[in-house]
Amino acid sequence: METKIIPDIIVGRMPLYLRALQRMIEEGRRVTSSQELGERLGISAAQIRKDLSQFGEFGKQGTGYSIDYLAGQISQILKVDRVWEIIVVGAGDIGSAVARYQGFTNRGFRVTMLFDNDPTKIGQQVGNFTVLDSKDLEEAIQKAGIQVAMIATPSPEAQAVADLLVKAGIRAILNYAPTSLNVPEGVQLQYIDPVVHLQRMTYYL
Amino acid sequence: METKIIPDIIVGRMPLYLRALQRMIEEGRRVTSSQELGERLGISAAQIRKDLSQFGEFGKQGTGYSIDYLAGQISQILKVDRVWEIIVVGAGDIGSAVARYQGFTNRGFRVTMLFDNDPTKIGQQVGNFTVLDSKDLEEAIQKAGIQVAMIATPSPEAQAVADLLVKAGIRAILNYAPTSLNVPEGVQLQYIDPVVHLQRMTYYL
DNA sequence: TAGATTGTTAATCGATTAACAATC
DNA sequence: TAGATTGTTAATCGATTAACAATC
Repeated sequence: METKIIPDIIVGRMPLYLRALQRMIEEGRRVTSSQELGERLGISAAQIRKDLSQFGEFGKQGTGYSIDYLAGQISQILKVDRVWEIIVVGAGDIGSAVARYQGFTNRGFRVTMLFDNDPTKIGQQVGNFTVLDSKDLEEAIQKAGIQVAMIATPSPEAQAVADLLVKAGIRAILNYAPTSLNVPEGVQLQYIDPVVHLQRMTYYL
Repeated sequence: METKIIPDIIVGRMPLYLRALQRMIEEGRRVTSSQELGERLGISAAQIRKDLSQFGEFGKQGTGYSIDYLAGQISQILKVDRVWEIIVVGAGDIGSAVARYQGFTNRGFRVTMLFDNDPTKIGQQVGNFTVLDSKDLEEAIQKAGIQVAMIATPSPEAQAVADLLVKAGIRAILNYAPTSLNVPEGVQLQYIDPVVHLQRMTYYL
């Protein structure tokens, strides 16, 4: 029953707060302040307090935030207090690396299947995965009730794959293909294209 | 001699415009409009015109933009009308995938060296690269005059690697380790962390 | 010419920051 | 209590949108 609408730009910062807090937990820390978090992240303390206050009152005047507690609260807010199963489409270099990536553990995600449409790849072993045939994508998604997918195909195929994923019931797509996609309202879409980041930096060199 | 300061948020959209234009070139298109670009990218036409007008007048009333010409202009603006050599630090799954990635070609970048500090990896072949010893990082960067680097090490090592890179003269870092880094003023820093994108989406599920 | 689309201005909208009372 | 830090309000700042004259 989402009543208050939180600006997307704030939602987008919450994972950064969570990541910093989890780092602090690893370091054995117990409490932090908006100021310290801000320094680590390069964000103003006022903004962090304002962002967090959108979701509740998590701190104590005079002492700051319990790291464990705040991390737990943000995990709930972002719905990563559970494990989302992900499928990966495209078993090339990127798809294979993503499928093997250890960094999803404990952050709310687990890759469960890896697909490709290349007959020479289907059946091959990639880490713990046997590459599955893309033609079985829809059935597999529906059978397992998967909601999150990553696209790691060549650009020209990405839109068709996205269409298929949406049709199969996928509700969130992370696209590694360097191309813009169109998905229906209500389907979440995010992009990872290293060149976009690199070009943004070379402007300043 | 940069005189007018362009908001960073606008600089950040320019690579997206360039990517869409290069896609149109592949499709054999010759001209486009702010409206068409906007539809592809999910950005308003007014914003695209406003963004582009920060850098010059690239269009023609009544007809729109020559795709070739505009792509060329944006390439110059972003300084990707040349090829930047990149080094990759960390030859695990991500670093290896990034080093082999074909998508840098024609977009202004080329990976030239791949480093690791793990003796079992040093000397191994990864695609066209022989994994080099991280202890030679500084010398190699300076000798080749490299300015752009990617970090693909485990999180705990990332800050130390960043410090070393900066010391060696690197001016732009793309960090794949899921941790915030601190670099001196004037050194460009961007992040890629798939989990941040995924968590931003699960909020809405 | 008529239609289309730019570049730009002014208006609107939204995000960030500064400041401080509340309170641990 | 004194010091520290939150959550929140009001002020500032910046980004987006709407509208349109200019002009191809």
